[in-house]
Amino acid sequence: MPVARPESSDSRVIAHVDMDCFYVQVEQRKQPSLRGQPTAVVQYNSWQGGGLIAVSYEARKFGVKRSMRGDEAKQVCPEIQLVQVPVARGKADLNTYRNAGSEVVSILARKGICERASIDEVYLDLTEAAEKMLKETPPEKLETINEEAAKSHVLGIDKDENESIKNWLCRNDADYRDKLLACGALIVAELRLQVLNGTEFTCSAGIAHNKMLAKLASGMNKPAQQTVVPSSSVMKFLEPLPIKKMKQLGGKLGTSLQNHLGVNTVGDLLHFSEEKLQEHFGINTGTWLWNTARGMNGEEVQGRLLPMSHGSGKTFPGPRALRTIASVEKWLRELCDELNERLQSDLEQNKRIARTLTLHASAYKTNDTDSFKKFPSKSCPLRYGTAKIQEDALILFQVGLREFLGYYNVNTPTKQQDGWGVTGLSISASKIVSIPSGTRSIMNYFQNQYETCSSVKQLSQRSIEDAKPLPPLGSGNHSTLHSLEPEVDCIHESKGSEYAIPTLEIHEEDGEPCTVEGFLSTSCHQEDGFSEETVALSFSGAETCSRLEPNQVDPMVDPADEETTNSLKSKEQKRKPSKNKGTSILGYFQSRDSFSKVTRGSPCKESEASPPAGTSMDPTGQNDQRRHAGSYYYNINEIDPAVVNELPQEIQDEVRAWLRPRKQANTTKKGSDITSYFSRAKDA
DNA sequence: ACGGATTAAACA
DNA sequence: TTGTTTAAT
Repeated sequence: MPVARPESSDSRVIAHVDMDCFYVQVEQRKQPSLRGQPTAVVQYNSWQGGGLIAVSYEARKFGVKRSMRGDEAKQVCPEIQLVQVPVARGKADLNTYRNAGSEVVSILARKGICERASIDEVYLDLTEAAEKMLKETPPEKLETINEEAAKSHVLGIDKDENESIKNWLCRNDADYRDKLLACGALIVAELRLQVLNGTEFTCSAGIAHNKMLAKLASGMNKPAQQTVVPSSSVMKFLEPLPIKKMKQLGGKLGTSLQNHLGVNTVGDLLHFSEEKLQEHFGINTGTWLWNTARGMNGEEVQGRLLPMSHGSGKTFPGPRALRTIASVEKWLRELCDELNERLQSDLEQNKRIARTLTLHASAYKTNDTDSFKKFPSKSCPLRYGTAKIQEDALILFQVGLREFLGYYNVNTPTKQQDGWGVTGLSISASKIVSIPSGTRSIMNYFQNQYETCSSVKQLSQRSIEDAKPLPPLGSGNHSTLHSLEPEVDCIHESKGSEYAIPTLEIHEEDGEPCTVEGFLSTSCHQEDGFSEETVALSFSGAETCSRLEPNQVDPMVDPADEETTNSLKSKEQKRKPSKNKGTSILGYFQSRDSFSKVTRGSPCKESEASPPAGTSMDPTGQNDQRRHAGSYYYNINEIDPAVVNELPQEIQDEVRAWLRPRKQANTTKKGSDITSYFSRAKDA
């Protein structure tokens, strides 16, 4: 898996920032009385007190560990405060943590290149900022050093020695690379303070010349501290380290290193030649291992502030396994509903759309020989709108199920459980692309809607042909059956051919409910006439959608109506911490406690409705996913202006800007982007 | 077949 | 490309 990258003889300044017991901190911010107490976040209180997923440092002193059950935790630490993960749609809902993570990212992204590595971790490439600082305001001429930076740990430097850290940071005769790291340390200290001020969260960080070392360092002194790894101390630092602690070696690869080569520490690994390692682990992994042992790692910090996929899943362990299609369908609906909500906000906030829908499941088979088969994952193009996602997800499941059970299951309609049970379900949306230029993406977007409808069907169609129809799998006759009907092919075979924008018509069904942008339904007229299919897009308002949906599944077992997706973003617009006094983390808390309640200063709109982390328009740091789009051409004159009104609001704006005569181009960045897109598309 | 829910990335 | 596998938090 690990792949060696050509590494630049490294003078980069890389930081890894890791939030301290993040979920706990999120809960403590929400409920400040928990601060300073042994606390853990737990999900699913039902069985043995639920499973811990985050543990405060106070609780760790008692030996409480992640992956303990709530009950165990109580035993070793009776005082422990257990906070439950929010539940929505019958499952854990991690959105509050995701959003909190975005708050952090949006602060950290202010300096350098920022990569959101997980919900609570970030990599930063601060090389440029460090170089600049070194040139303009080198630490050696600073008279005061950031207090927090002065508290850094520097590997190889004795912390107890007087002023030694300060001295190291400001050393005049230091190695150039060390000076850069020193600047990095100052910058990171500053950023960590900004994070604290902006979010009330503490974090720890590692500063080094590459990602691997930075990551190792960030974990060395927690919580709320930072650690620098000068090049000169890398070897001594790495040598005694158990390989299993290294990223990527925590699993099977690390184990096989131990078992086959007797390698237990990084130092042990040094004794093997690159060739030898390549023999054992392949060319790429071999080289990667060889480099890793020497503290070398060329991986770059990806400029990516937003996740590349969204998923929603749930496990149904043991006795809770799902044994009927009806129950699978019910849960699938919940999962799809959540996924839809997240796709929705990604569209609104970041102007991104996902193009692939994937279903994963795990299941067992009873009374069958090969009961250890894996449930295959299936995917298809993603169509927006809850109902469509639900419909497609169910089809994907059914396709997977019949493959799982083995075809030729011309099964006698014993429609109940024939010895299978589903122990896990998850759906995810991937291949997310941003909508930079309205136009082209919109075309893709609509096109997607057609392609999809036939292509999912093709998938299930194929499996039907291959495998003689299953009896109406599960519950009765609805969507599924419909979707299996022969359908007209609406795909324009298009590679490079000329395109006209599909006509959009509105079904002005009675007034749209609140947030709904309008329900718009697209009809696609094939030139040959015969095929016409209507595709409905809904950008919000799941309920509306289901009502209007032409071939909508009518809720069969539908108990799922209990909870109207209120989901009104509970904006408990929490206080924004006062501008703090102390220049250190400790100082922050000290000053903070004294007047914590008083200063409910200006509402910070940041967390309100504003885009979280990687704010849409500026994908500066982001991987440029823009130019991937296939080649479609279209004529601006064919766009009926009236149609624009029916597009989702955020797309409307872009289209308008795009449609407008380009006289005053280049006013805004956005405008120029779009126009340039247009002209490019036009000449093409 | 209890460490759940997510994410990412490399490989076949 | 899709689907599978590994790994991490």
